[in-house]
Amino acid sequence: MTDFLPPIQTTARDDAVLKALAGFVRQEALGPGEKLPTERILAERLKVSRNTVREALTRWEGLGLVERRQGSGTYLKAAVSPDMLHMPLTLSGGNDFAGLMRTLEIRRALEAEAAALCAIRGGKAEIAEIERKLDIMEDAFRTRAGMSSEEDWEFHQAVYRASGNPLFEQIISAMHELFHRFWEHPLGVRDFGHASFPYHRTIFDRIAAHDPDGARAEALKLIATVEDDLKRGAANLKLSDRR
Amino acid sequence: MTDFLPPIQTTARDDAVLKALAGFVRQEALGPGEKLPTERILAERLKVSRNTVREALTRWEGLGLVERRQGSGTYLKAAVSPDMLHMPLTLSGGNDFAGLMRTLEIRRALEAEAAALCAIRGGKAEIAEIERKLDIMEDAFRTRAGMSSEEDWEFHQAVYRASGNPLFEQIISAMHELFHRFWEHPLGVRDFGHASFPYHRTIFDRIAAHDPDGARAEALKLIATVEDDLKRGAANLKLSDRR
DNA sequence: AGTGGTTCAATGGTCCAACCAATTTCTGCA
DNA sequence: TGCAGAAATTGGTTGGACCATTGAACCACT
Repeated sequence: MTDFLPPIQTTARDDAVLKALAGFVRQEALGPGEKLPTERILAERLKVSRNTVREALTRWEGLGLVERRQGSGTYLKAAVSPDMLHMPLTLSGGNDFAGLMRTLEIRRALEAEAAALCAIRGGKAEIAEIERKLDIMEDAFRTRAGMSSEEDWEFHQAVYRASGNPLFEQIISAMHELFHRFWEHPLGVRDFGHASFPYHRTIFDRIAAHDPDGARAEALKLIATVEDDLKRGAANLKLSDRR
Repeated sequence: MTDFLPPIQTTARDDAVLKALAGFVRQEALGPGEKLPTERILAERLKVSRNTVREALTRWEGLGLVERRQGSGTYLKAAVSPDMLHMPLTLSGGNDFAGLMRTLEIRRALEAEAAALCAIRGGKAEIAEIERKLDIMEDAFRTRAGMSSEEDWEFHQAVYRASGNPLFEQIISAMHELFHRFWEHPLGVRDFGHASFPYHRTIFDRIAAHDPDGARAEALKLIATVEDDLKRGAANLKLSDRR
């Protein structure tokens, strides 16, 4: 039975508002950080109520596309285009060990693939940029005795960018934020990330040699060390805090 | 219905509303498909305006946690718990060929990892479920001469579920939607997906044998055939439609 | 019993007109 | 000129109203 009858669509005010707004952003070539019209103006221009405008903007805010600052205005936080795919991921119980391990499984898959693609497609400029970040990171690691998480992250981002596929950076960035929320609840492992340090250079070497399989293997080793650190942290946590 | 729902305190109203609602859902042990209190009741119990309740629910709706049906009510679409983490991803630009190829690169990484994890962790029940979906799909393929995309998709979903990590299903589902948007613009390849057919059973065989590396390898072969189909479709498209 | 139409209450969707709170901008005094 | 305070701007919240859709109850007719 293939009687295909899609549901009819009668009203979709706020969706229409978002569509119009996306068109406006495109028209005015607005980029991240720029301010978009006030709610009152939008309501008047689009001939809808300010409430409707608010519902639409609330959706964009929930998607992280926009930031509202009371008394100031509403600002773009990311590039928006009329053809966007929204992918709201929900991780239940994300504050626990199992949740972190699940994100790490995703990251393992993506990190390895990104490194391999990078080895295949990385041009001279991209590889030079990665090496620059690597040098910065190694320097920070030495001078600050291991606390180089920010520089570490920048190195990885450079790899994702050089993969030629922006989706890698987008997805892994979201997971990175997740990790940071966890760090606020610091788990007793003081030297977290130490073990992963040497693999950054080995990954870079394989990328620079345009060796996809080697890059993938080194990336997997790096993730494995992070998993070990996480397991150690979980063991510590079990003995102390329970919130 | 016990009158749980204590009044709200101050500042960050809608966030507080969501927190209270999440607590309420847990208290009442509500699951997907169940109806939650009407906006007017929530507004009264939480001592906030109905508009504030609406903004909060709009956020949940945008995250796919809840579905609102005018004239009927608001219903849960997924399990919610007070400690949830959300990672809204917006992937820009996916309507063109290059965009599709980018999503396929992500899918290649995830599909392979999911198959491998499934081979490691899949229990008897999960594997039996996968086999059931596989039989249905093969049957549909034979009787309908290749048009088995729906059953095909259900097979893959069963694999993601058996991986023990719900993130695989969430991420790849979003990409699957993207593909469907593209199929609406059908590209001239009539036998799209034919080439991938045999690999479904080989993937299953490796999973059932608890052979992670074999499962990963077969999954990669499957994705490779899809990439080929897509390239052929792009070549066709270049000669005809340009939208 | 069942079919179709009508009524009616419940519910989400939209609108309006205020007011509050945070921020920015302007103004006038020292 | 410098800066503190007033005024305007802007998002956040409120309360009340009405519209559109839904679903259940009811009713008439076959």
